[in-house]
Amino acid sequence: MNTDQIGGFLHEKGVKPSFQRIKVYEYLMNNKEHPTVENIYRDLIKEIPTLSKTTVYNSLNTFIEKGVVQAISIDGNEMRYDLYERRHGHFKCEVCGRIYDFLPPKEAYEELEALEGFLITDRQIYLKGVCKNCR
Amino acid sequence: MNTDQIGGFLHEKGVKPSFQRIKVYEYLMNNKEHPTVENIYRDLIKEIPTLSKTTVYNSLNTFIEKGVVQAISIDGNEMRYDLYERRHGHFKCEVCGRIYDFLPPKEAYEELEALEGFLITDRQIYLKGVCKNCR
DNA sequence: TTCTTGAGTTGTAATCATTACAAGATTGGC
DNA sequence: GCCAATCTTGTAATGATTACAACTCAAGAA
Repeated sequence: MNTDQIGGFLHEKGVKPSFQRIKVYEYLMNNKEHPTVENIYRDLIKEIPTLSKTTVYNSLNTFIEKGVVQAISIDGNEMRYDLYERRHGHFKCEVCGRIYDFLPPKEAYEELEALEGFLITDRQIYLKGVCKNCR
Repeated sequence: MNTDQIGGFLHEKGVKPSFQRIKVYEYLMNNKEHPTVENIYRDLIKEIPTLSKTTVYNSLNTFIEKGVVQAISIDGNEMRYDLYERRHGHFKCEVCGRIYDFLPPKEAYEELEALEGFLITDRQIYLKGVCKNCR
């Protein structure tokens, strides 16, 4: 997706595609390592010297509201962000700190659909442990 | 469980059962609504006027290390705490803010056991939405 | 019993992510 | 081109959590 396509996509999703928002979204597209606000800010400010960290927060919160981005609160520290994709879980390695995506088996998610009388809008599956590289 | 029994249990788990720790653990036994540190502190200080909030943090972190308590980071705000029980998920109502326990179907968890080459030490399933009462 | 030592507790100060707020900039519709 | 609504920006405030150092306590040795 190029800039225009991202703009179109955001527009479709009900997000006014400002320059900053497009850049933040693009950043998430190109950086799948679950960046923090700090990560996003430090990198984007090279391109957009006037960027404010508040704008990064605002953009991300707008995205989350409109369902195009998901927030990952796998530990109690900073939030991490990821493009929204249905049905994918996160694994955090307690040694290197890296967060991996994984695709939980279909059954795991389907079983979570049914919760008597509750309306479910978001599902997160978090695993912690030690990753392949760190063992 | 009475005080002595809690003490014995903690000792078994490798936690030296101080007076404060026993009280914090007992609090979690009696308050299953996923209290915050603030909740615990505000209530326990009535019984233990010298209690420090740092002690609550210290106790909880010790418990977590020894695997007798789990931390719930379902949103980006404060941590919430719960006695450790294998295989139970948490649902947060976005309207009333309450956090419910639920028992995910056995399959959901069993499927999560297998993650090629990774050592898994903790699993959390978080759902969000609107609860029965708030719909 | 008294001493000693290590662990636990306490209070304050620091840290750090996030939000609040108000002023300035920008954009889209008329 | 103009206006109102919306975005962006920077700073200040908030609030959860940790760092740290002094103090207390419990248990074992002499």
